[in-house]
Amino acid sequence: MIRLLLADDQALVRGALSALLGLEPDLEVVAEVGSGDEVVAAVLAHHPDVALLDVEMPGLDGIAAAAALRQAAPDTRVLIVTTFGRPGYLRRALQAGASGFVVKDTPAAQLADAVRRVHAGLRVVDPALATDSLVAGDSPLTARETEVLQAARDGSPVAAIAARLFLSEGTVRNHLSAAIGKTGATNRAEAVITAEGNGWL
Amino acid sequence: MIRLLLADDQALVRGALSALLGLEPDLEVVAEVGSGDEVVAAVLAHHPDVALLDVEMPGLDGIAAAAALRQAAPDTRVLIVTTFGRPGYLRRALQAGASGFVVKDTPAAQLADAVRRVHAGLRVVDPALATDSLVAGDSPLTARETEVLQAARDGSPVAAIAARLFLSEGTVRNHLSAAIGKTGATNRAEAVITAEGNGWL
DNA sequence: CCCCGGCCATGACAACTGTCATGGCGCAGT
DNA sequence: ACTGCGCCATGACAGTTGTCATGGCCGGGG
Repeated sequence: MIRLLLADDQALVRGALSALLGLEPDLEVVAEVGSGDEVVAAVLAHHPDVALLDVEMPGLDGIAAAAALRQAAPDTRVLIVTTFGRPGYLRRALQAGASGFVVKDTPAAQLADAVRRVHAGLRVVDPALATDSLVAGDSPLTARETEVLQAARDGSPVAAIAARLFLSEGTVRNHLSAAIGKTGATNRAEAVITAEGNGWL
Repeated sequence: MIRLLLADDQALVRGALSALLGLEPDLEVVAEVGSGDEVVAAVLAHHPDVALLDVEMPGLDGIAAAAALRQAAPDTRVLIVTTFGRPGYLRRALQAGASGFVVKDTPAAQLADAVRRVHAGLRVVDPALATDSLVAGDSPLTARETEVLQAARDGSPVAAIAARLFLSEGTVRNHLSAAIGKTGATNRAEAVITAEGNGWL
């Protein structure tokens, strides 16, 4: 019997995945949580063999939760299940100690298998996504550039970003300019979009 | 036996929902499709009683598919199941003839009930979302303004938008300015974000 | 009929944005 | 010690954006 924990902020999806996996005779969902913050506590309480974590969650995201689990419960293996197959997500997930990475448009029949493989100590990675991750490469953005781009996501003008980050407006413009150049964009908005698409934010 | 059709582009979610609903003794999933374009054909082929449609799908979105179903198979009731509880989505879904509207963070246990209610001819609408929809009101944007804002989503400069829409740059700026004013934004990017959040695009 | 509102356009102005050159500070690697 | 690089800052310039006034064209409602 493989014991599972599910973490996904969408209750309906969480419940549905639970139903799906519950159909398998050798799988058993022992805990469900709706935010990344609850993951560690739930794992310590229920000792699942495998934790299925969504990336997009309130509080700690799935990748951060995976990293926290590596510390708190190294025996629990992590399978990331996410909507977006962004190259940067995969890379960061693996660095955080995840054993598998599955996108939500893989066929439902394959999920149970992925869980079993992860439980058996194997790595599970969508091959198409892995190659994407290779070609896209690691984020070229420095820490500050990333931070400034994040602050620019909501369309704030330079002045607001500068105030929020306690920087001068000129510095913000420089970082943005660098980010625009590195992302191949011509534009702040474009830079945000491509950085997000690559999982760099 | 209530016969169901599921439409969701994420195969894993689709399969999981199928498993969840399949647990109910009085429900039966008779068809699953992964895009809005396939909905009408699948409904005509399998005659489900209720169609569960996701809004975000390639091809026809769930709302457009609901409208198409009203024409092609008026006996099949539509329950929209979506990630985003955007006021405009709800309004447009109801106008398109949907009988119910459920957000993906409602508890899994309630979905089957929602299906039964819809099948019984009742309307199912999240009350919190309904009030949101009332306060947010209908889109204040004119057709052109909407179109221009859509074209601005990817961060294109005015010149590119003008070229794509065969308008003069000045006109595009005027429409954008109007949209910015109506959305309460100070900014093109902000205007895009709030318009999207309200389901106006 | 006349007026209002949506739509298109032009032109002008102020504000914001993106780029570049330049310089200082600190930290790592050679 | 020197070099390279990230980070912060300033100032200047050209290009883009947002606003406003103005005007023409059309269709619907009073």
